[in-house]
Amino acid sequence: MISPCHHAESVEHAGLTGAALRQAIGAAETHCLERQQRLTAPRRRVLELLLAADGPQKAYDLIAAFGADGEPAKPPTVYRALEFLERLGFAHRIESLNAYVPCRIQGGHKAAFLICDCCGAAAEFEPDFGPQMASAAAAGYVVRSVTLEARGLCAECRAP
Amino acid sequence: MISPCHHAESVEHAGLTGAALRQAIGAAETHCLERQQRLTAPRRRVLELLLAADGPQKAYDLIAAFGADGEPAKPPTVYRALEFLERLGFAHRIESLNAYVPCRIQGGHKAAFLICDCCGAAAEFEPDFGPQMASAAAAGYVVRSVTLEARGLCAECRAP
DNA sequence: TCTGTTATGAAATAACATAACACTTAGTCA
DNA sequence: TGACTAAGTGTTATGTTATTTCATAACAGA
Repeated sequence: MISPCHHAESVEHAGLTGAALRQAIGAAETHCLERQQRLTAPRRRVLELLLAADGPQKAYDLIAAFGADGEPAKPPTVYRALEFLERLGFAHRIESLNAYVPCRIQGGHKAAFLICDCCGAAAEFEPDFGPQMASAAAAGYVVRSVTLEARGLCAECRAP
Repeated sequence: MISPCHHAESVEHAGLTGAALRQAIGAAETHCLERQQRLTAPRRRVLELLLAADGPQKAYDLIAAFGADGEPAKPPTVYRALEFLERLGFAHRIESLNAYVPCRIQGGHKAAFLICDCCGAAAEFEPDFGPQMASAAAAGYVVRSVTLEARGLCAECRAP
């Protein structure tokens, strides 16, 4: 989580634990098998950290938390895992925060985020890029991917 | 410009020179006066570099190019100027490139970009965030700013 | 002139990310 | 089974991007 505000306590925790966490990891495992990809130990570990976290995680948070014994990972280990997880759609990078979140919308290829500047929460939603794609087409662009990040205040932080 | 491709030559140069450049700086000066803000020397210099460039500029490009004599600026000098220029709407940061462009749409508070992964050009357009704002409102968010960056290929690079 | 405020200069360092290379493992095919 | 290949990992080092901190300068208003 990134600099939690005084509302952070009251915001429901998004991090998975116990059975829910194991179940999510299991689903990722299955998904990998289907796609002939390997959810190796470091990849699994990084996914686990993302899923268990209450908000966007910075790369160096993950690096620090990597070893169960408190031993940090080497940066490339985590960055490679993140790249893999993004490629398979298990995680997203939030550009405006330099941070990562697990994908909350299964099957969603497009992603967009509502980011609370107060509590740091990042809510993923399925965007409708209709109007923007029309603009792009009009300009002759072929769009391959779109990043949309809206900054503001979440419902909890708006009403203190 | 960021890693220009072989199409870069044929793409029309966006950078301002001579009278057009002076005119743009003059307009910024006026705009500052109206808002009781000061377009000081470093701010003016960074704006000039952005306006004269053919594409998105990295902060350290600006730092290197800052001094007329080839003397680089100190990083905070440029970062502060960029912050000012963004605040007044004279420049935008492109998150997915870690780079900056001058604002091409006068009076535009919202910004969105079509970024060509081939030639590095970044075209600004005026987005219609209707559908996304509806999603945000439904989730109880108050949105303060939105970043939209579409990556793909521009018309020139698409047709080689 | 004094004072509060805004902006700049400079040094150091923090934060974020990748290159390069040696080594290991998993798959596969003769 | 053993050689080959591709993918993945571990490690060192380095590159890139951004901020903190403290000192100083410029300006506006009392």
